[in-house]
Amino acid sequence: MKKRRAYFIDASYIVKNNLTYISLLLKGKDVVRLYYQYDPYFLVDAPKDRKEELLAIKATTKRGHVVSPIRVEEVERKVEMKKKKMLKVYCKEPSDVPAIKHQVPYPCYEFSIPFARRFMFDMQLSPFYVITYEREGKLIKKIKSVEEPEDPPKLETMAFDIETYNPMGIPREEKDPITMISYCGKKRGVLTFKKSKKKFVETLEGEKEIIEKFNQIIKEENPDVLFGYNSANFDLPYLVTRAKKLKATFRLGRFRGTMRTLKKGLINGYDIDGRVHFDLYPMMRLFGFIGLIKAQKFTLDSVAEEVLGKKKIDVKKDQIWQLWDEGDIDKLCEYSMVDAELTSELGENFLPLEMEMASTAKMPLFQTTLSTSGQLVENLLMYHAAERGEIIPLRPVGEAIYERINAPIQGAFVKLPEPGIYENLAVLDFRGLYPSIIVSYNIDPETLLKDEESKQTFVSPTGARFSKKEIGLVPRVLDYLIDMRIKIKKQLKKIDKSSPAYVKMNARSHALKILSNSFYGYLGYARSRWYSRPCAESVTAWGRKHITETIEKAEKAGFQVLYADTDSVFLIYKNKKEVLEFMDDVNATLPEKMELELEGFYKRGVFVSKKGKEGKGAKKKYAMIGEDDRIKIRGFELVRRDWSEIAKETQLKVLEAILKEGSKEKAVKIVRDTITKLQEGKVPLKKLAINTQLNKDPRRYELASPELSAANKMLKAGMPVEKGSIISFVIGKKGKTISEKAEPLELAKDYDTDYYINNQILPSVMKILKELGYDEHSMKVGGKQKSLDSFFD
DNA sequence: GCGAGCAGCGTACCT
DNA sequence: ACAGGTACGCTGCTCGCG
Repeated sequence: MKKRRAYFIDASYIVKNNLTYISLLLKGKDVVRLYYQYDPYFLVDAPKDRKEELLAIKATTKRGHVVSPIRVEEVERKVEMKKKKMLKVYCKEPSDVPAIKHQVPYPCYEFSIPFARRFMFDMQLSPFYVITYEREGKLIKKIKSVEEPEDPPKLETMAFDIETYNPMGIPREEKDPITMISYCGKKRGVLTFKKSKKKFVETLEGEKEIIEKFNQIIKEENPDVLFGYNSANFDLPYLVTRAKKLKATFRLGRFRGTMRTLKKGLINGYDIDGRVHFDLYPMMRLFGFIGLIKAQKFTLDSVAEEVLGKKKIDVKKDQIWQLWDEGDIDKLCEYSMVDAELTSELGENFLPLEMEMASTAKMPLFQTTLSTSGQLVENLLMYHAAERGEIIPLRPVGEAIYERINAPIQGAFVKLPEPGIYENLAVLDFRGLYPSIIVSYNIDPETLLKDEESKQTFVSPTGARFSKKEIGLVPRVLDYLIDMRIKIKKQLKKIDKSSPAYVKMNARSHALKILSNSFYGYLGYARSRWYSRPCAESVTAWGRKHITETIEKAEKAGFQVLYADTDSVFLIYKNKKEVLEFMDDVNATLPEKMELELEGFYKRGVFVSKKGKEGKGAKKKYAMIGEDDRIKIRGFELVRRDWSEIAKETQLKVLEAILKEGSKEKAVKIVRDTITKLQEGKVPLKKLAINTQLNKDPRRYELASPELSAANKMLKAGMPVEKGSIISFVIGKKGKTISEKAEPLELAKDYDTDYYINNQILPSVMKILKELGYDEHSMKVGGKQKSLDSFFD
């Protein structure tokens, strides 16, 4: 039989003729789907003389079938670092596993691992690895080897987007047709059924024809990856419904044509057989959540602007159907084309990172695009637990989760800064503090000593003891990730920044960083399989110990320590050499894997008072200017999306005037000019919009708030608002309370000048100007109405 | 009845 | 639906005053 080689892309399973097959998506010269017979199983903690009893179990599955195990074997696994014999119970189908497990009167393990993932763990198979196999027809007879390739496969991509006719605001699947489909891959174009002069437009007979043509283009171009933006929730279901109604052929899948929705945690996915459907939207939300990207909103427009620096063509939602009716088809086509192009560019931008995330976390690409960082860490730990022959811990259920949530773990130390303007600052920080602590002190639920005596231990500041004898799973995996990243960063320095190799390696380094930084959170995550309160507490306790000791040492060495947060210290220095010497001194006392690094020297920095607490510094809020004149700003209103652009812009200009030029006169003039503009009504509403996310269903709030009031006005006007929506609102003239005055940006007609002066501009700039000697008192002259005139008198 | 003061809710940030 | 620490706007209540 001929040996063949191909890249592994994804795995799922099917049941046929009473047997379970792993279905592998492989990319060699062609892309193929092949099958490999593999039986599902779970583990039972029972002695081997229970085999017959287990084999005799009869269980009823969800679909009403009566099923039994097909065989039981004795296997060895490690529990708490000790070997243990267990029984491995094989079943005919993955869906038999939960049913049979339910009838087993002994402790069970590994019964809720997705079966395709189970197979990958057992084979130590990772996405984009090269798999060598022998096949007969579509059946893999034998898997010869599984190896990491030099380079990942080149994946062909295509992005798409649809436009719909929407005279009622939100398009109605049953009534409103798809007017355009745009695509952008090797070829790009727009399919529609009205005439356009644009060269990239193809005009067809009608809606049915454009859907079928799109289907045909996918077949011909045959992309591996299909990018969309919110395509799992909107474009694909819409296309499917319209196709059904029009009896159009629409089967984007590669082999069986199938497409299906799936839910992974809270995220909706849309699976396309044989391809990787990559919806950028949920990924952008996740990246926003972990702070990887910053965007005012998570619309394609806003994210494209933030990430690519490019904007969509300016067409409002309610203009789309008008352009279509009025016949400005060229503009609409252009708009649609740009949507697909931006989606494509965004996709190409994030695909290397996502591929590296997938291969680092050992999770298929499609699943990775729908995973939280916690799920990635969990997957990686399960993969390595399987490698080490360790039992995968159970997932917590029911009350246990809430007990964990209700007992939070003490976190980091933050030093109270003295407000003021400072010169010559040095910032030092611990590189990957928590990961390096976990590795240095071998922090793992299994190395944590319960009662037994041992001299070879690390004792945490909480009193918890961790064995030095064997390296635990968590520190072992983490150490591997950190080491790998160090090696890659060394190589990166040698490569040309514009080369494809650089992009790939940089993505890998980034993926390793994201994953390493998620381990501590995962240890303290209530739904984690590896949750350990003593471990998580020890990590933060060691963190606090190291940072407070560093502060004390710095003070002893004669530095003024201005501020510290978690893993960083801000020193005021007289000469740089002393800073570097101090750093070396600290490093000499640290464990090998820990390191204090120089983050940078800063010429000048501003720390402000906490609101209403004169003299008490605000934590997590500062601005500094580096020696390269780059300004670093943290925590100020100007980095928050729930402040208006006009206030943020003014605050930035004030900070620049102070940090760059040291000119308070200029700062004051900036504020004066802005206020004049506001009073003259010259500021466009867009600059006055405040963005706030609704983290609950709009009906579930008990208290009134401006964003909720604006959201309700949107609902009334037929605009979509749901849990997670980011509301843009302007404070208008109509109404008494601020909530009543809040109008959705789309509907706003005017603005409340006093609100923007007193509640947006003045508070955001005053806290900075105060550090320059302008005090609250001089502002309040003239009673409660703070006016700038009195302030500048 | 009214304004000041404050707790609590809610959001978004920092590391 | 990875963690905790923190700032702060707004609402809606209580309380003192008259």
